[in-house]
Amino acid sequence: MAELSENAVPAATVGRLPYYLRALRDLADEGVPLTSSSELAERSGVGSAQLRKDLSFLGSFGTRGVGYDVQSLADYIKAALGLESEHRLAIVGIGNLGHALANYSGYTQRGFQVAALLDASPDVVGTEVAGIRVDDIADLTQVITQRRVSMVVLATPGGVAQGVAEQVVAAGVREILNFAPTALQVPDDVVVRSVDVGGELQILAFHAAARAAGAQD
Amino acid sequence: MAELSENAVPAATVGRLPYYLRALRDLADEGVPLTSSSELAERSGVGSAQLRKDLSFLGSFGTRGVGYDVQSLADYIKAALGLESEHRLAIVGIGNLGHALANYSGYTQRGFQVAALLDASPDVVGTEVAGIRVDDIADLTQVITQRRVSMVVLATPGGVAQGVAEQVVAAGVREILNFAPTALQVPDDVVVRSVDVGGELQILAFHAAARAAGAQD
DNA sequence: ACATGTGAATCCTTTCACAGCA
DNA sequence: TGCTGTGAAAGGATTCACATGT
Repeated sequence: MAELSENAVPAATVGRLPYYLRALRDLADEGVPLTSSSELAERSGVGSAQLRKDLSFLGSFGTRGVGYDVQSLADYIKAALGLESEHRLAIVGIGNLGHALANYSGYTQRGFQVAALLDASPDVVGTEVAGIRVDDIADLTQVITQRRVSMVVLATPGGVAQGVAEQVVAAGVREILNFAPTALQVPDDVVVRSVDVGGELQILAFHAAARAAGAQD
Repeated sequence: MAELSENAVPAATVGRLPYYLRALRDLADEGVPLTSSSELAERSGVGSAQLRKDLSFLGSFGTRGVGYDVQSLADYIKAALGLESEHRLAIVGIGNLGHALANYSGYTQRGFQVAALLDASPDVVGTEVAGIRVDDIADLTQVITQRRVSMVVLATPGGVAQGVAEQVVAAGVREILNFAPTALQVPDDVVVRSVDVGGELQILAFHAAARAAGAQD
């Protein structure tokens, strides 16, 4: 691994870039050509100093006294996120959630392409979901290789998630989005992002309880 | 505000408590009565020092030289998260994702109860999803009040999310789980957690691009 | 005059390392 | 001996405040 100037972007900043991109897209849709750190920050739900600091890690895109060009800033952020090249993904586990994710329309317009759907159940394999045939998970390695899948969305039951993840990694995938309620054990060079609906609700419950305890006083 | 011993729990710690709880449930299912900070940390995907530090904000539950009792630690964490009392939630927006969330089985076993489903489309209102009748979003305030809903899951299209959030807040809800790709503007005392699938994929794309840039060197 | 870009200060989080106790 | 619980140190992230450039 070589040290790169681009690699100096902090993780917390990377996590916010999608918000900025979304806000910029909205502004573009509204026909706004120019924006400011405070307007963009407001729409992204962060502070303006934070936004400027975040952008400073990518470079210097604004004009002092004026602001940012909406379109060109969006292009810079897209480039920083690696959204120039197409990313081909497979969804594994076509249950309720897998269905919903397959039908999610936000992929293609943003450089993501659903290249494969995989499931273990004979009832589902062979059917079409969102215009794509569901393949048997037994053929996982082959499908991933042949269709040049580089990212996998895991929507399987928790019990089998670790095993599937191992196959997926063995097939060469290095980016996984995990919806299963399991802490996946993967090699260091594999990036896993987990979305846990149950966990999010529990965090909200904590705040509800804290509020109740405070109000009692 | 009175005794803040509970309120001193850092946000980062709260965010990890659900992982610990999940790992403890797994251990209990396997019939393991006793565990250690390193075993529990391993299963939760964190470091053992971090786990011990996190638990120290809640109290002191282990036995030095021995470890933690699986069942009683789980009970303590549940209590800290406010999972003793039932939380009644409404899902707003019964599209692909709303369907999937309504059918998600992880709620009831964890103290959450789906008390209402709401949608705007005449095609959906009146149908049954997951055994619950879908009500008209026009009746939102009434439904929330009558069914004592305290949390809302927003699964609407982005365009209407802000408007719905405002109604939901006006109806007295203070905890929102937002799946719409929008930064909701809400009063300070309302807690919003956002899940953004598109954003997660973009973060993965960033790592893929960083890897590609590094390998080239 | 005005908004960006950025060092410096502050705050929060993680990690370390060991004292304390079964 | 072995593992917890916790001060202290280290490392990140956020916020401040202003110099900088248009």
